[in-house]
Amino acid sequence: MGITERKQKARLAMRTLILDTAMRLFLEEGFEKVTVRRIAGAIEYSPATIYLYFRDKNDILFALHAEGFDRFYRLQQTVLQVKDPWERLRMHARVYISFALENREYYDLMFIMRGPVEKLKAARDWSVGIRSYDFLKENIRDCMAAGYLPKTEVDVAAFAIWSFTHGMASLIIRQRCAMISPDLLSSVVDGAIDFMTARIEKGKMIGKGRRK
Amino acid sequence: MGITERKQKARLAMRTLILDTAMRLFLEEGFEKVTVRRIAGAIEYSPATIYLYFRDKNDILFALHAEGFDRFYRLQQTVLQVKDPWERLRMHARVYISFALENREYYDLMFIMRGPVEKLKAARDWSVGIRSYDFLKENIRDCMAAGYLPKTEVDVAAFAIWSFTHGMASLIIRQRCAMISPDLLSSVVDGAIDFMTARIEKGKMIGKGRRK
DNA sequence: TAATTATATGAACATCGTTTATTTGATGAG
DNA sequence: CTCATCAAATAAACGATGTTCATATAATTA
Repeated sequence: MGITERKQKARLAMRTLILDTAMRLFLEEGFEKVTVRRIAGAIEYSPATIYLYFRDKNDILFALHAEGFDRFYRLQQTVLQVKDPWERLRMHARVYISFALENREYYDLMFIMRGPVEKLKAARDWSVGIRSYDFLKENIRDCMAAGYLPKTEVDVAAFAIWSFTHGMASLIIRQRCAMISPDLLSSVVDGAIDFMTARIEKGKMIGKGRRK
Repeated sequence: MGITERKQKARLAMRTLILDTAMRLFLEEGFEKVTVRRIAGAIEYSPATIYLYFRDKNDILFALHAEGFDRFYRLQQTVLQVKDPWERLRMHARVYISFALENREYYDLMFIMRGPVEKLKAARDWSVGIRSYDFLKENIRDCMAAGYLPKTEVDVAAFAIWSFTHGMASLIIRQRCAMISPDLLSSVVDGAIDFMTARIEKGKMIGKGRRK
């Protein structure tokens, strides 16, 4: 059936056109510019048309949310270049923070905003997120195997480490760091990562010369 | 001047009436019920009246924000009962999390929401928040003095620890913990606190019997 | 060519935060 | 006591928002 196939293609093209436009508004003009009417205006369609392709606005936000996780995952994979598990975990934290700070709108959408997530029940909708989380857990397992971390429950350690990095990112993005002077902020963040990783590392006082 | 004094009192009474009502809507019916019109309706005034007492909606949110910090600070002080600095710091983390999870709307307002904070520049508007932060720093200093933590920069350590607890709280409140089964969540949180504090503690492998 | 179906839209609805012109009610002066 | 003055309260409106629905247009099928 060539005809229904073409229609499906057109339908999908329209969906991605809407998404790309929404994304562009998001990145270029920031948060509040993403309104159904503005998206429609940018592609020169009526606002009502949007609703032929997305159930509601959160449906659009969720699609961007998924796209964000995809970008995040790809960036995250670059830490695989680092062979030593411990250094890789440290790199992991730094990459996480820099993604968050250089893609604030995305990060907000993915990890902070209420909208995209609230009408979503199925676990499979989280698959892109869980993939990244599993990657972190794998890294932690490697650290445990190599003796950098004690062999505790991986889920607990992963949640703890994730919470730490997410905490920094979200405090900065949502501007709760007034007590830290802006020009010191990035060095405090680096310092915090160093502090945490140095503190977390297993049995560093014993010193069998494990580190290079 | 008895007359202007009475007027000032009436004015303040109206302000607190509005705030209390906004607060009640917040706590009883959750987030989205706090609208200027609904607040006005609840106290049986016109919406326009609200604007005689608050510049805009964020002005109201900010007042609640401040009230939240006050509650938070008072709860936080209870950790002073714990004499040992290290145990006090651990208690600090647990108290932080339980405040966040038992007062989600408040916590959201204080540490996550964009609204209350965005039109606020003056440092003194943060004073209630900074007071709590200073309290944490004091605790960390005590831990360093007692040898539980290395003597690094207090600001860095405080930011790191705060980020960790805030990270957990905000991930849970904004529902980003789909990968952790809900009935395990609280034990994972406890586990994460244990993991972090156990890992963070200075020189625990040397064991000079410092701990009781 | 006529009937059917998918696509697009204009206009409307309800709601939001906010502003302005107007009315109400209390206070002070003559 | 009456009238002018001033602050408090409001009704009505403005410009937004997300969303829906009846209608019109274009494409496909019979």
